[in-house]
Amino acid sequence: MSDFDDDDLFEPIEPAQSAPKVPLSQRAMGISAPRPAPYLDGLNPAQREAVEALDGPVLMLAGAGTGKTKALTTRIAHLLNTGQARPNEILSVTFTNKAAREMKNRVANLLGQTVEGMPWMGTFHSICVKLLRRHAELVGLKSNFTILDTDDQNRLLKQLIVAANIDEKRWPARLLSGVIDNWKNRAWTPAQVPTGDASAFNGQGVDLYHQYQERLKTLNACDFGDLLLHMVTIFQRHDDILKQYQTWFRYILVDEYQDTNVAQYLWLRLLAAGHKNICCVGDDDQSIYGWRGAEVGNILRFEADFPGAKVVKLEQNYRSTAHILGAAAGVIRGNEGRLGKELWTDAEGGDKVRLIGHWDGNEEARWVGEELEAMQRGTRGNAPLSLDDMAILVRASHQMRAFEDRFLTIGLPYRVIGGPRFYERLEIRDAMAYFRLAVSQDDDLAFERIVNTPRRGLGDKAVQTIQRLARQNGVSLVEGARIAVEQGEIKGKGGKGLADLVIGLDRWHKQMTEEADTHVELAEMILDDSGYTAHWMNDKTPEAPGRLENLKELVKALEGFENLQGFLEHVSLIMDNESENSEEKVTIMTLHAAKGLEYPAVFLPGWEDGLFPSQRSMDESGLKGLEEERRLAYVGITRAETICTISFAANRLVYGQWQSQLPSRFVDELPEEHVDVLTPPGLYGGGYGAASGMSGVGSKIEEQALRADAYNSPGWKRMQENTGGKLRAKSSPGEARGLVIDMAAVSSFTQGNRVFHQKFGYGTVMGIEGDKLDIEFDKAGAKKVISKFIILASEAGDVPF
DNA sequence: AGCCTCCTAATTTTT
DNA sequence: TTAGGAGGCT
Repeated sequence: MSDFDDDDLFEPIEPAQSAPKVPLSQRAMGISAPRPAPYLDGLNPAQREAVEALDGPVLMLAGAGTGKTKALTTRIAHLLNTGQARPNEILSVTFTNKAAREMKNRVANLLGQTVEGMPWMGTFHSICVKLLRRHAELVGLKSNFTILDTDDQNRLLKQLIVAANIDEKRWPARLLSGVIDNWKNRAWTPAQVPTGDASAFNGQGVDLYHQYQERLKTLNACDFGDLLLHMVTIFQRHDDILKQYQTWFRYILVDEYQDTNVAQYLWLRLLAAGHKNICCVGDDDQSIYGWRGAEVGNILRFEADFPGAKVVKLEQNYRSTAHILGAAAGVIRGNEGRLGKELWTDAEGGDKVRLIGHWDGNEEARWVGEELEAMQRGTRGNAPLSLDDMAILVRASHQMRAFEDRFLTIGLPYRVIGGPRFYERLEIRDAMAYFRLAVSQDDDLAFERIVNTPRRGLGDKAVQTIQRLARQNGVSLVEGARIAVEQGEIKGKGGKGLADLVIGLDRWHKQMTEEADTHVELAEMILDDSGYTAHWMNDKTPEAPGRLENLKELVKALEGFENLQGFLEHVSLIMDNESENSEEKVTIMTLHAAKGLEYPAVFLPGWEDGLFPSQRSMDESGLKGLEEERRLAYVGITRAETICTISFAANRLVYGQWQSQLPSRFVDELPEEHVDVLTPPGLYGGGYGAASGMSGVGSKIEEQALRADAYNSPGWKRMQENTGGKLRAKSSPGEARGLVIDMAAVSSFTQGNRVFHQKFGYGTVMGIEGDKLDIEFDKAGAKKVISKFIILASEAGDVPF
């Protein structure tokens, strides 16, 4: 059993030092101690209204960049400072850990002290875990249940699908997990799935859902959706428990309310039903997660749910220029059923949103690269910007590639946000499975995962034997394995390997309970003794060193926790991996990932119908889908502080086919008075033609400026450095750009050459295609790089083979 | 167990 | 086009 004796979380804790000591009688009369509230001074009237309306339902409609977090955190500070609530009586929910962390920090700043005593500030999921551990038995779980990640979930579902004799090719597990997730998002238990939905997944969806939930119970596990669903179920069935929490959570605050799904909505509504002290903050115009169950309806319906609710609109924007706001407003105006907000700003001046069409996606990437460098130098009419201040926001991650390729070519540092999370990586999951088994030998999923990782000669047959023995004896797989070893059921190499594994598992478990070593040492030992570390050290693929690195990081992360259990409990919910790198970099990410962020300069490429708005979204969800796409456009534009650049291409490579594209309908929704149409520099004789419907007249001055800039750009300089200055003499500013490319052909390489690249380090030339080289880099793996950015390793001091 | 070939699908993603 | 998974073959 793990440590969840947090009953103290509900004990009245000593109010913060600065909190008032007002006798209850006076409090009941509405008298509170007059106390300074300097934090209120920095608020605008709307924010202040939202902050001071402490009691009763409040809907804070906070547009992008209107100081939402400030209002929310100040409200919490105010609740504490006025003595309306103790820190542990405030339930404040966010979606991400990042948001929760930021909120904690900011409240602490406002109050001038750390907020240790705010145990109920966190994500929906983390709060639900805490609650569910206290009441697990009510839904057939033990309080030390494990939380499955998507991978475990899919493996489990796959077993069920195979067992049900369903063709898993036509009906893959991932599809089923999507269906079940959707049901859980709607707070439907298997019994509650309406008949209309029951036909899902070849007519066997509900049945499999049933089986899945049963299986989870046996495994003493639940998935992410269950955390919410179980709590809603418990609240609905056990009035006494609900009452208890309704009393304890005297004030409820919700961030990003437009992103809540039905389960979260019900959860909140149940908890708020008594006192109705609920403050929801959100922006219907930024609802972009409908596809994963978010219901914009929740925010649109707030006033109906909570009659007499106070609605406060935060519309003064502190982030963007008037033109950017105007452009965003023009686009979002196309949506119906909005609560209606219009952002405004005090700020004067500012550039219009820049719009440009390109010949194709590569040209677009090339142009963006040059713009980034120009802005870095400050030759776009602005003070020089750091690369950290610039971001490229794309609709779909495959768009990133063109930019990455281009930036690698010109040596422009970039970072990609998104991609696989740290704890989703193969090696991290494997390591975690070992840790899970050390904690509990009942964890069958963990056992299945690592039984033959590293290879122990245990194939499908061996695993089936173990499973059979476990089932026959009604025990866990680890026990089944033990029996298999004792009875000598598995012969040869596999038998030996399994015996070692079982012995190891026992030893680790014993050592963990005896706490002879620290948990960090134990973890290291587990990874070494199991042969897992060796497994990657022997692996010669280019990824192996990185994986070992990650394992080290994992062990390091352990240091921050009391013990292995504590770590495992948290890691399933937390652990965003932001390995901070000090180097200046442009950020590339999806529009979804950009929500909540802001950058002085933002690029929004790929505004083409079908890509953005996404065809699929429109096909699947029709007008609803299109409106969500439009909100995405709105989110994108409002990320920009001073420079917002929208672009599209006339041709794009889609699944290896060149397709001609039409500009996004959102382009035409941009109000003309807020847009500056740029003409692409004619360097490639490109330029966007009649198809765009745009006037195509551009400024000659701009064009010339671009040309001249190209030779002062950091990329150009870097390139010269990379080529050891060889090209410097021949290429001077003002010469035709084509020459640069010709120059590249001058450098010659042969297969097998040891070479050096500024970003990728040392490598070996594997092949040559025109001016591009196939290089197997020692650290970075295989890449295609234009030869002019490569120098022979001997010149750089590396010892050739 | 490991390698090879064929097939299919291809947005967005937190917890 | 390409990546990843499944199934088959050695």
